[in-house]
Amino acid sequence: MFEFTLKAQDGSARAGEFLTPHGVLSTPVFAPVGTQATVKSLTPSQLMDLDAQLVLANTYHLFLRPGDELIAEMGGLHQFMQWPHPMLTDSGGFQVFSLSKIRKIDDDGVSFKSHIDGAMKRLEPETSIRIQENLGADIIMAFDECADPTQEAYAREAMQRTHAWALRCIEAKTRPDQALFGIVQGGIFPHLREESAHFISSLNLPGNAIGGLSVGERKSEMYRTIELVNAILPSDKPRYLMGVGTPEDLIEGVLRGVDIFDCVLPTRLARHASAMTLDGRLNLLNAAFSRDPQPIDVNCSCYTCSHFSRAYLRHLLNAKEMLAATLLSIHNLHTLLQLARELRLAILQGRLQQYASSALERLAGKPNAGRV
RNA sequence: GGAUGGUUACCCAAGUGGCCAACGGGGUCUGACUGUAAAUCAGAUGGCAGAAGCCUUCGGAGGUUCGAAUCCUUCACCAUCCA
Repeated sequence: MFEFTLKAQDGSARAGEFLTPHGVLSTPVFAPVGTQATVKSLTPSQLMDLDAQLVLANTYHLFLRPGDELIAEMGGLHQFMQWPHPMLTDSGGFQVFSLSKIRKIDDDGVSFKSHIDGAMKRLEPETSIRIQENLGADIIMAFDECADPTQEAYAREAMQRTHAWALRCIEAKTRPDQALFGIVQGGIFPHLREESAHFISSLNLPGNAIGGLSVGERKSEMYRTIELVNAILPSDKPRYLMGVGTPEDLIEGVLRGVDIFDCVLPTRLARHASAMTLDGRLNLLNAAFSRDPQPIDVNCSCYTCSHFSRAYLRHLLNAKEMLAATLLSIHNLHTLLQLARELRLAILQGRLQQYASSALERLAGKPNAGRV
């Protein structure tokens, strides 16, 4: 169980296979995010049509509602949401960052004021593991503290707590059919990241993650940090870059040895009218598309692009029809899933540098390009 | 034919002498979004500049006033009621 096999390497990049109780992950892999036990606007069958391999769900949100015990009673997360393939649960560590206004941290854990009803809720390493065991994902995450990456004193403190909590997570874990991944923190500070990468590596967990990135730091700092951390993390274990999500970041991450990614970006952008392409983003609400008969991307083979015009999608968005979110989510996820597959193929065929540099060149200077 | 109420920017609508280029919605336009408090959020929306500023507006015309979307006269149109 949880065997990681490297099939090929190209520079620092790797193509691998990670065996889990619910199937094999072919890496590099991108995981759509389904925070509340659903990838917003999509059915599991639509996700399967997209060949999504891994879906992420969230400890904090499911703990609050409907409750991890209820999900356990209903047969676990896979059964509950009818996703038969591998799943990963985040520990709630990201909510320490994203809900920073309504929480209080101490060395033992974090107290949250529920964003749903205001009730005080407590998350500690042991609680997070207990909840994740009730949920039953294949990969579970250590409870960490995701901090503002640019303040050194705080980054150090958060890193130290993350390390202490990782040990407690290991201690608390009981289920053998779940792989616990540790999380490297340390902000944008090389010495902290090095220290953290060494510590997390020493725990000898079945996989390791890089957290605390793409939360406001510069791109160059993020790439440098990935590089530095991956030079230390063991190469025979999967490396998971948490919360990363643009096409260029996927490419840059893979080039630096990342195997697993997840991000809300494709599905969130979809609901906000943005289409992701390998030539930049399109805001489909722009008036310029009102009579545009073309698909989002003529080179895209997704269901949305093979059936619908930009004009139709713009109409759906404009009319606030639910189908807009679905069709754009299908397209955006397809873009990232397909990119991950192409990166894997390029690694297997030993032509990653060439593939990556031409793709990055296409994207250069237009991370959010409005028009194509 | 008479009475009353009404006519404000793309639409609805507030404003009843100076703080009004004019509240607030809607619509429209533009932007943002990276381990989801996000089908969300932000800005713009008379014209020209687009910092300051200048010009043209509140059904039409005329008037009162230092000053009018706001007061008066008149015309047009709309609504309701009475003949």
